[in-house]
Amino acid sequence: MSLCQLRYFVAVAEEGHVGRAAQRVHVSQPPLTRQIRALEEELGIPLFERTPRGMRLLAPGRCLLTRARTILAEVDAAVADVARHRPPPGPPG
Amino acid sequence: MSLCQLRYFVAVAEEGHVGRAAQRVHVSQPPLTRQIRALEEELGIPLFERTPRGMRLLAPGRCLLTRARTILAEVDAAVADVARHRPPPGPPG
DNA sequence: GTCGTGCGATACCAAAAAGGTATTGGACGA
DNA sequence: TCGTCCAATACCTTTTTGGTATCGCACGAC
Repeated sequence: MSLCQLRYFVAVAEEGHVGRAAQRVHVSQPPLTRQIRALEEELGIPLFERTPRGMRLLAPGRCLLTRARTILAEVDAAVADVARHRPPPGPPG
Repeated sequence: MSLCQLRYFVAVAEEGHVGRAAQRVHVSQPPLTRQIRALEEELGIPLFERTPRGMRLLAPGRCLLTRARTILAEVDAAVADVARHRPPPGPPG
C-alpha cells in the first residue's frame, strides 16, 4: 500500500466515480482503476461495489476511508512540521 | 514522500547506520542512501548529519521520526482494521 | 606518513512499477 | 436496437526503484 493509492482511494470514494476522481487527482482513468484494484487485492477484500452508475463504498471501504483521511492528514502535518525547521527563502530578488 | 521512504527513514534513524538499516529493511545500501537523500531533497532540509561513524539525526529528523512512527502505526492499524471485515480463510485442509 | 578499515556516496545497468491511449464489455434509456 | 455512460482491459512508453561494483573520505594502527 502506498500513500498514492490512499489518495486515489479517497478521491474515488468521495466522487463515487472513477472518471471524476481521475480528473481530481490528475491521472487518467485506467491507472486509477488499476490502483484501486491493486489495493483491494492487497487487502484481500473489495472496497467498492461496481454499479452501472459508478462506484459505491462497501463497509470495508468506509472503514478504510476514515483511516486514510487520518493518515493523509498526518502526512501533511509531518511535512509542515518539518518545514518549520527550514530556513526562510530570504527576501525576494 | 512514500510510506516506503518513511520506513527506510525510521530504520536509518534507529540504527544510526545505513548499512545496518539496509539489512533491516532487506534492501542494499545504495538504494537506501538514495531514498534518504531524495526525502531530504523533497523536504528541502537535511535530516541527518553524516559522520565518519554513521548517520546522526538532526533536529528536523527527530521531528520527522516521531511523526513517521505514528503514520506507520496508523497504516498498520488501518490494514488490520480492514482485514477484520475479511471472511476467515476457513478450516485448514 | 602510509596503509588498512569502515563509512556513506556515486556510476551504471537491470527490473519493476506507474502512467497514457485506444479499445472492450455491460447496463441502461430512447 | 442503437447510443450513451460507466469501469475494465490490452498494449506500449516512461519513470522509478533496486542491485553490483566502485569511489572518496576520515580515522587508527603501525
